[in-house]
Amino acid sequence: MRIATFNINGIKARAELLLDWLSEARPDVALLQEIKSVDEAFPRGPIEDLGYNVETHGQKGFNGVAILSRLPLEDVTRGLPGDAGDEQARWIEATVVGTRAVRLCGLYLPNGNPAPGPKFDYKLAWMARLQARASALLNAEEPAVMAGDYNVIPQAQDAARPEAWREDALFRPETRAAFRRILNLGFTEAFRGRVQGPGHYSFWDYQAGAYDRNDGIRIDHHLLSPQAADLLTDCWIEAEMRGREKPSDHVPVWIELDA
DNA sequence: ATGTCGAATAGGATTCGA
Repeated sequence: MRIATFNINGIKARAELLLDWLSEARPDVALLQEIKSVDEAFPRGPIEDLGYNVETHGQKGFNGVAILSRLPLEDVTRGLPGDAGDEQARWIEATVVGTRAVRLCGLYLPNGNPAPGPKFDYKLAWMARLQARASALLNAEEPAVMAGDYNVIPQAQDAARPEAWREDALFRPETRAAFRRILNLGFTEAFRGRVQGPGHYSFWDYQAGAYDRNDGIRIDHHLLSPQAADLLTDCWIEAEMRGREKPSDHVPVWIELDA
């Protein structure tokens, strides 16, 4: 089972790119972030025509997540537990059954800038709720994948110019500590389970020719429960997608599970 | 702040968020 996470930065602006990519790359599951669309406006028809089941959790203008799957999706839930008053669409879950059942969680973690400030407080509070959900998933002792745009640069080696991000909400010590608290529960960050060393990025800013200079950061991740980590056979970043016409500022990051 | 982009509002340029 090949699962890709992809922040598409607007489904209206990126529908053609998404359809081309689905046709060519044929992920079994695609977890999308920043669809920036209400559910009713999501182009589910053309995606279904390519053989995908579609589940969305959108809102007007910003945020929004979706799961596309060639296999049926079961037990779909929307919204990260822990704050009934949180109206931002950043979390969706579903179970997909291949040779094994896998619980899939698609997430768009808050950016948190400027930091410090209320947006950074929201980011850290959201990460605390994520930790609680992660802990509950561990207790189930089943394969679970939490994948998406984490807006977290885990280590200095995950940025081309780490010093430029030192004060940023994506790299501040509080952010990285909150990320490690989730890993320390027993989750495996799939890419670092497979690839070592610097120079691997999943996001390049549109400004200042960041992609041409390879001035990137690695912020799109798959976190695996122990039972999912047992099934991990590969993980890679589809960096070439950043060089296409009218690209997203993020690229797909893939895992392959023996499931 | 920026060698930028997408969406909303409004019916073009401005604002927000990233």
